[in-house]
Amino acid sequence: MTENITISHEIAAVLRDEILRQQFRCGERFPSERDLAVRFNASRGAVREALSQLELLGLIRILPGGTRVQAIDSASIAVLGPLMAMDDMPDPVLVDQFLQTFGALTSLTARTAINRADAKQLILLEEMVVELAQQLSDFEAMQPKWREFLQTMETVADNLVVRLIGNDLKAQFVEQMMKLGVKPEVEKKTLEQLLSSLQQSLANGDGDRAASAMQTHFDEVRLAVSEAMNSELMTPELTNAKPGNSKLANDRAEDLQRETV
Amino acid sequence: MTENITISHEIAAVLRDEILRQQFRCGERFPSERDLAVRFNASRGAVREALSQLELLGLIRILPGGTRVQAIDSASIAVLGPLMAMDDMPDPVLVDQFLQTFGALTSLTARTAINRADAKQLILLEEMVVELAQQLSDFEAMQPKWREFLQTMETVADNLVVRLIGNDLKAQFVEQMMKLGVKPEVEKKTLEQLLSSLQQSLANGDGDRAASAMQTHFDEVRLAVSEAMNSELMTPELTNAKPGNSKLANDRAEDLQRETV
DNA sequence: CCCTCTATTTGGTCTGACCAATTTGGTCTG
DNA sequence: CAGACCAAATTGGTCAGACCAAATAGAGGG
Repeated sequence: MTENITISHEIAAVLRDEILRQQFRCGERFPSERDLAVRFNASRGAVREALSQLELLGLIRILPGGTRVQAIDSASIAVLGPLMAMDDMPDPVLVDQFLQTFGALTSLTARTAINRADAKQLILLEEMVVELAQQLSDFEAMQPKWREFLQTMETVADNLVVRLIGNDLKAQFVEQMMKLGVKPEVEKKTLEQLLSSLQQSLANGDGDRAASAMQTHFDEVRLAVSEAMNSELMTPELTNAKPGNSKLANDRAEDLQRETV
Repeated sequence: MTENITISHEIAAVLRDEILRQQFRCGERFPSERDLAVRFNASRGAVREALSQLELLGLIRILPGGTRVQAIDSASIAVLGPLMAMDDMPDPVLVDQFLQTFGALTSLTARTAINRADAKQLILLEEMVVELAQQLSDFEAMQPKWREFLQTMETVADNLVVRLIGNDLKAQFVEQMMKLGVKPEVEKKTLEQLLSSLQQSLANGDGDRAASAMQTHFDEVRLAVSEAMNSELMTPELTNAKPGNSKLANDRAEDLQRETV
């Protein structure tokens, strides 16, 4: 949010989406800067800024003689958000993959956090878990606490790599899901299990156990989200319910990725 | 590689490093485009392209009235490579975090791959493991096979999110480590264990087991790399053996990240 | 049909200019 | 002296037009 709407950003967004929609074949020539400038009724400078961004996203490759389109597989994570936000209903496959990944990283965070935490931090975390357990029934109220807990764990684990990945992932995904109002219904029993496991892990300083509990929990969430998306999502416009797009994750086995020019 | 050396890229690289080296405090004003143009003896256009990239990296925030520096924590993963490549010896802490993360993702990949693989793919994977086991003693020769194996698993697992993250991570890290010639000495016994676990997992279609084996293995690798870096790395220039820089991952708890302007 | 050599295209960069929004600094007022 | 206020300087956003070097495409010759 607070996005600074700029011509170059707009151009970048449009072109990005076109590429993500596979309107260009990988390796194909991209329109020249001058052409794009005409098309968008903008100056070449603006276009160049846009292309500069697309290049950083790994979507195109700018080189003298002509710009070329790259395979989506070789793009940066930053394209995930747009990829999911493109259609009004994000690809369920992608969402699931997302949750899997997020789960794995959260699991790692939990493990590291518990293994690294000092006595004080352990107590703090434990308190948070207890607090969470008390609000088990109130999903809405629990949400922020849960996030806070995750964030605290992140801080304790203090893994910059995970945090950076988390930034991109969260920024692009969580927001998207929120906007769609997807509320996965996780069974209370499952949550109870998670919290109790966490509590014990914290008590024993058993990071591995916490990791595995977190893992299990995320698998449940994945299931719940999947169901929520399948049912609840027969919302207003289901006009363009393209079943495809999932193929984004499939085809295009190997490409001319490392063609040294 | 095959990088298209451009003024704007150079400028971006220089400024990026300066920001990563904390030469600007978070939130602080960034030099104006015109000033930068003078400093780099370049045109404003070139500078703008550079800034455009830095913005996408999440390092700065361009808005009318002035550009401001952002907290590293809120940057994109793409800064990890530069962050590690800055000093001639990458921060061991960062390397470890990197391996942890990579391990978690690889672990996930293994799990998914085995759970999703069809009969044919299972056989293929198993063959690869067997082949690997036969070359246990030849580290050099094994390396490419190992990579191939991982890549095949990635393909089978078919998780776009992981793949994209992997792109960034590999591109920025593996290369860096290679260049440094860090060769972790993992005990053969450990490798044997991993391979045998993998083999059985493949036979039983037990993804969880494979995941856990992979996890264990990466923990070993982390240890080995850590040792390798501590000893072997008393190479030529140890002039600037700044023990700091690790602090990058520590300080700066919370910042003015969500200041809505 | 292949190779070679131009003419064109394309990216890379610069200069200089104008607008609108923000910042800044000083002035005026209570 | 504090605070509101206004104007000038600064800063980003964008455009137009121009030149260079490298790469491409196409015509022509072998």
